[in-house]
Amino acid sequence: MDVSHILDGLNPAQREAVTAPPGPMLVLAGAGSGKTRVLVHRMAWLIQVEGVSPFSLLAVTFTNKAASEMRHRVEALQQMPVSGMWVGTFHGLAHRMLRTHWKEANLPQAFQVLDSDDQLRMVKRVLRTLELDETRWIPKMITGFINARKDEGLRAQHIDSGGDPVQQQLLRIYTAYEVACQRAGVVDFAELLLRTLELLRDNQELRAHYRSRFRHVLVDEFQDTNTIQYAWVRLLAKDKSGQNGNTGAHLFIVGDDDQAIYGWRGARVENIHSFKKDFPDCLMVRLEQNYRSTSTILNAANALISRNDDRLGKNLWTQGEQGEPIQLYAAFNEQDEARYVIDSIKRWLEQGNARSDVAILYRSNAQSRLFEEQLMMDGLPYRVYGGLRFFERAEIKDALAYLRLLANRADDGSFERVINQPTRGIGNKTVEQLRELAKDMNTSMWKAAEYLVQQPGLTARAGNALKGFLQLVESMQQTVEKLPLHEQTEHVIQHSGLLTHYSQEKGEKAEARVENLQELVNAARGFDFHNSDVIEMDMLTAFLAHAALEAGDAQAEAWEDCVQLMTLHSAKGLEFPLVFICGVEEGLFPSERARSEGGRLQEERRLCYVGITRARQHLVLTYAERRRLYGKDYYPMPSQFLGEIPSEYIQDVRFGSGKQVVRNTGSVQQSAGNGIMIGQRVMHQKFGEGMVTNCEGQGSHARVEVNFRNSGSKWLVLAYANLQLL
DNA sequence: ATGTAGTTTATTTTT
DNA sequence: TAAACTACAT
Repeated sequence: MDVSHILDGLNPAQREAVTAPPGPMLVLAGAGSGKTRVLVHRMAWLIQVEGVSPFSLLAVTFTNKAASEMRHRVEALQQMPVSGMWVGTFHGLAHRMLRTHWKEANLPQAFQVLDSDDQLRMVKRVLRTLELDETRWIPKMITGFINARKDEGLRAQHIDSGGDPVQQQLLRIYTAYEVACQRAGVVDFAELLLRTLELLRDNQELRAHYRSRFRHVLVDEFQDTNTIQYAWVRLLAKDKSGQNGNTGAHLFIVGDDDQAIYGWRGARVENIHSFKKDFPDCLMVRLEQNYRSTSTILNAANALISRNDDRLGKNLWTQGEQGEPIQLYAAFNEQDEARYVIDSIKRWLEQGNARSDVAILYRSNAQSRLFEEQLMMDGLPYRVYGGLRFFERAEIKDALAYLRLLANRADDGSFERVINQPTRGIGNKTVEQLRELAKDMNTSMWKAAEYLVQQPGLTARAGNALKGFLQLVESMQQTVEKLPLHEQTEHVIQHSGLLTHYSQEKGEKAEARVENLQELVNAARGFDFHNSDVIEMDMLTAFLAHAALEAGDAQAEAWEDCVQLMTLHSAKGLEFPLVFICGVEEGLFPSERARSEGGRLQEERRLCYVGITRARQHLVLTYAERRRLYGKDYYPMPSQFLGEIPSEYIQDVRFGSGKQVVRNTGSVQQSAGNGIMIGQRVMHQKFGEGMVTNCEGQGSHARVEVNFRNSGSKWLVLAYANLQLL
C-alpha cells in the first residue's frame, strides 16, 4: 500500500508518532513542532493503513476551532468526508452522549445547556430562595466553588465539610443549586462532563458499548485536561489488567507541559505525569524540531523555560535561520511604550508587510487601551480579541431565552429573563410572588404563573399582564411549532416585542443590537445540524445547544488585514511573523498575584514561553519604567523573565539600535548590572562624589541608590545617570 | 423604569 | 484612574 501521502514531509519523530503500534502513546509536542499535523496524520494512518474504521475513532480537543480544523484536515488528507468519526471538544462530546442517553442520565429530553452567565443567574436565584446575603455569599465565588468541585468529580454529598460552617453553607448552596438545575432541566458546563462520567461509570452496558466502539482515542492539548476529563479518558482506555475484557481504546495523547497555562481554572499539568504512571508501557515521542521561529527566538525560549522544575524536558531546535536578536525596549511610561510599538509597526508595514502579521500581546486586557488609542491616531485598523461573543450578548440571550422557554417551560432561568423583557408591566413584586409560589408548590415558575392567574390574589393590572405573557408564549409556540428554525427565530424576536424594544432604544449600541437580532435569524438559517448519528434532538434544541457550547466569534465584521491585539493566553496556538510582548514588568508579568502566591511563578514563566514562541521572525519585548495603574504611579522593575533570557539574544534598543546590554542575572541585592556593586564609589556630574548604597533591577535600566557626600541619598536610573566609577 | 450619585474594584477564559 | 456596579430617588 502506498502510504507516502501520509508520511511524506514528516520528520523522523513525527513519523514515529504517526506510525506507532497500537498502545498508549504520549507525544510531547513543542510549540510549532507540527502537533496538529501529527494528530491528523495519525488518524489518516489508522484509517488507511491499520484499517481502523473511522467509526471507532474518537478525537478530543479543547476548543471548537481546534476540533473543526482537525476534522477538515483529516478529510482533506482522506480526500473525502469521514463519517462516523467523533471529533469534538470534551463538552461537545459529553453533550452528545447525554442527548443520546438522556433517559439513562436522568435528564429531560429537552434539557438545555447553561453558559457561565446563565449559571451565575441560577446561583443568584438559588441564593435568593435560600435567603442568603449576596454580599456574604458572593455569587461568583459560589459558581467558582461549584465548578471547581465538579471539575474534581465531586458532588455535594461526597464532600465532608469537616464541621466548618462556611463549608457547610457552601455545600448547602451546592445541593440547592443541583436540585434547581435538575428541576429546570438545565445542565452547566461542568455538569456535562460530570454527568457523562457518572453515566459511563455507573452504567455497565453503556460503558461496554463505548469501550468496544472506540478503539482509538486521541487527545489534543492534554496538559489542559482537568481531573474529570482525564478520568473520562481513562474510562474509555484499554487497561493492562484486562478486567474489561479486550475492550477499551488505545490512547494517543498529545500535549506540552511547558505550555500549561490554565492551571488557575482547574487544568492539571500533572495529568501528563500521571499518564506515564497510569500507562507504564506507554511510548513517548518528543517533537522538538520547530518549523516556526528563528533559532534566536527558540534559544531564548529554551533558556527561559529551563528554569522551571518538574518538566518532562524538551529542547526546541530549528534548521532555519538564526534571525535577528530579540529587541528590548525600555519605555519611559506606558504611553511611550505604545508609541514605540506602533511606530515600529508602521516601519514594518512600510516594508510591504501585512497588518495581520503583527500581534501585540499583553498580560491583561486593560493594557490594550493605550495601544488602541495609538493605533486609532495613526489610522491603523486593528482587532482586539476577547470581549463578549455573539451568543453571549444580552439581546441574543433574550431571544434565546424565549426560544428556550418554548422548548422547555420548566426553564425558570429563561422564564425570569424574559417575563418582563421587554417591559410589559410585570414588576418585581409579581415575579417575587411567582418565585415564592413555585417554591411552595415545588414546581416551575411557569406552572406557578398558570396557577396564579386563576387565583384572586393579583391586582387586575398585574394579573392581566401575567396572563398576557403566558398567552404570548403559548401562541408563539403554536404558530412556530411547524416552522423552519429561522422562521421560528424571526417570529419570536418579532412577536416577543424584543425587536421593537431594541429599535426604540437610542444610540449606536441599540442599532448594533437590532443588527445582532437580525443576524441571529441568519445564524439560524445557516445552522445545519446533520442528524447523522442516533441523537434524539430537534432543530431548535440543537441550535440552542450550539449557542451555549459554541458562543461564536466576538464580532461579525471582517477583520482581515488588522493588527492583532490579544492577551498572552489567547495567543496560544497562534503564530505571527512579528510579535510584541508588552508590559514585561514585575507585578504585571509576572502578575502581582503570581509573585505573591507561592508556586504560581512557573505558570507565568510558561505563559512567557508561550508568548515568545508565537514569534516567527521578529520578537520585541517592551516594558515601562513608570506605569500608571489604578490611579497611582508605579516604578516597576523589569520582569525577572528578561533576566532569564541570555543577553546574547537580546538587543537593547532604547537609544537606537546597536547597543548591547550587559545583563547581570546575579542577586539584585548586590549588583545592578554593568558591574556596579553596592559599595562602589561613583562620581556624578551634578551631585558630585558618592557611594552606591542600594540597587534594584537588572541591566542598563537598573536603579541604584547613591549616597552623595553633599546632596544626600538619591535613586538614579543607571542608563541616564551617567555615573563615573571611581 | 430610569437616571444619578456614590461605591467598589481592578489577571488570565473556554466550554 | 476609570469602569462597572449599587442604591436610591424620581
